[in-house]
Amino acid sequence: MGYADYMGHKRDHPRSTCPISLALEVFGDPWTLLVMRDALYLGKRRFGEFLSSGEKIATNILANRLERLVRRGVLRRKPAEQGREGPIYEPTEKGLALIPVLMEILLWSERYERLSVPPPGFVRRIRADREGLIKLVQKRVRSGLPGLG
Amino acid sequence: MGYADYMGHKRDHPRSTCPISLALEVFGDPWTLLVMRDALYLGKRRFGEFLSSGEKIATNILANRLERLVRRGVLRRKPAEQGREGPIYEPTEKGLALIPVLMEILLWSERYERLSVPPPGFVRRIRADREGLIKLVQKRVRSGLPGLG
DNA sequence: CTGTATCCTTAGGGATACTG
DNA sequence: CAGTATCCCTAAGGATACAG
Repeated sequence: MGYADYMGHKRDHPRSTCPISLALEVFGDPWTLLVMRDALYLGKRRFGEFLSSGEKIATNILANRLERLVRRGVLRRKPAEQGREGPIYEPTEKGLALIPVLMEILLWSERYERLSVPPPGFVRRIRADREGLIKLVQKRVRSGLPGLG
Repeated sequence: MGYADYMGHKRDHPRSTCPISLALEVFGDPWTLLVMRDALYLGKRRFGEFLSSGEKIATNILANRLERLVRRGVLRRKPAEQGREGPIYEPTEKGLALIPVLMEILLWSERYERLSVPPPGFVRRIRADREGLIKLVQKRVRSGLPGLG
């Protein structure tokens, strides 16, 4: 431990009840969404897999982020079983629901940030998800962008 | 100054060329997207307006984020003219393109984070944007989610 | 292989005072 | 009003060693 529940320093309660602010207290840091990228788009599930990403996250940071994501209900930790190597981390429904967020970030970055070169397997995986994503977006459009009622 | 160009510590170059990672080096912190929320959804333009948000950002942090957002082409700074009070910060096209990102974050948070209560004027402004947003999303769906070709 | 633990450094950040 | 400048402190993070 040693980390606060919320991300801004010196607080143990949310800064405000604004939904954007609340979301940032879950993933408003340089690492959390990279872990979710690995989980959602690269199919990673195990500690060592997350650790091996190109951005070279440190073990203590990774452990902290995994623990927080589990505590916040974004990932679910399944303990090791006999015959299997170790525990795995897999997205919950709340975690899967971050796919559209990552998608919009991806589109923004591809369009406006030079240097953008997705990691191996990334674009392929996203293409595979495309149909599901389009359906999800269409459904959201049909229902008039829920959540704003 | 005193802040590095990129957000993870001790680096002056991107961690990787992954679009998600690159985007996080622009807004992968607890404050930047709040500034953009204020600019895009609450119509704030001036230093004092950003300063007065419910989350109580400090002046040095705000100055740093505004400077970085300008440097990264997300905001544009227009100097004070005679007759007007002071400089204003307004979104560039790149900045406006963050609206869908914030929208997805909002939908995720409203759905999965308890406590979610948007600040005054927020929902109203988003409702006003709804038509434009739906059009934008529909267009994106029609063209098959560009950026992944 | 999956983490803890530890050491160390620094950037991030809160508070406040101050300046053009 | 729009920031700088300072002080001070802590959490975040990098590196490495080590334990079950």
